[in-house]
Amino acid sequence: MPNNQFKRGELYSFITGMASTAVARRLQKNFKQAGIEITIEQWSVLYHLWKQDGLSQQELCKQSFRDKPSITRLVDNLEKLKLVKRVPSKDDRRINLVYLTEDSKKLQYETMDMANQTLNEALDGVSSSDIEMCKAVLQKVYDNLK
Amino acid sequence: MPNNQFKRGELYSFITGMASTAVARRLQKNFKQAGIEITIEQWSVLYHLWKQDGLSQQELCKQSFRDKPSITRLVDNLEKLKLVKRVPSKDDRRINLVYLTEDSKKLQYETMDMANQTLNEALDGVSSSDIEMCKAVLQKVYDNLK
DNA sequence: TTTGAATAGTTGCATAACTAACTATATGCC
DNA sequence: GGCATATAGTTAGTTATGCAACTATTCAAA
Repeated sequence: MPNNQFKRGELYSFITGMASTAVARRLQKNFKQAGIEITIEQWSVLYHLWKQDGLSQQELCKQSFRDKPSITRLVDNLEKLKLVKRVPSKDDRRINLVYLTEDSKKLQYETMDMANQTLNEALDGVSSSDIEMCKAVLQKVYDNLK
Repeated sequence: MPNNQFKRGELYSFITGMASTAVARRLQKNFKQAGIEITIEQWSVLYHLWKQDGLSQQELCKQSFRDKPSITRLVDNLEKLKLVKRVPSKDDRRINLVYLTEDSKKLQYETMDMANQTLNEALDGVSSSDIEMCKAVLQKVYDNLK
């Protein structure tokens, strides 16, 4: 039995990612209390656009670890909310470039503050070296299954 | 700035739990390849029943970190698949006790093997002390937000 | 003993996920 | 040029999640 064998009783919470789910739920709740009517999933798409505006849907798939239909619908819903705009690429007509609107640019600082605050709350009492180690393990897990 | 402040570029993957999502997806794929037609979420409910049969829906909520409507519907679907059976409690008529069927008892060893194998694959190259530390961090995060 | 609060579970509505199958455009080889 | 293949994105169907509102049963205090 390899020394990294998981004990059965610990399987479930690892698989469901209860911790990250809890963070996402809390952040969602904080958004709602502040009157910000977007979902965490929509926010996570905006997050990548704040880093770099005008990404293609395909690039959003990669960066947000989602498949194409998921991004199609998230962008659909963000477009309905007038938070992004699809612009067909001139170089390649298959490609939609997704751009922020003025409304969504305004959302950035308020929601990023809230997200940082929520994460700090979540990580209260956890040392930064433990956080680093934890992130490294999660990345390794992700890479192992790629 | 507290020493456990998250850097912005790392927010997203933590919040979405990409690692645990990847494990769940892989296990789902393995089930499918083996001709086992249940979802990971359904499996996770069975998992708790294998540990202790005859739990109430409320107890399933707590153990699987889900809310009541989610458990109601998972049990609905498991019942359609004839993998569990609701039995009203004699002591308290509000309570449904959820019992495994012969079919789902048979699923246990095959799927647990698959789950352990998938986790070992996911954790390849990660030391057991790192796994312990990682689990401790995730538990702490969960508790911080409770 | 009755009334009000708490608990167990269900239902409806909106959003999101995965798979598979589809359209449209681009690329590359003959 | 023309056809096969790859790539970008959409659509359809099923399942799952979160929230809010609901019913039914139990419990506890006036």
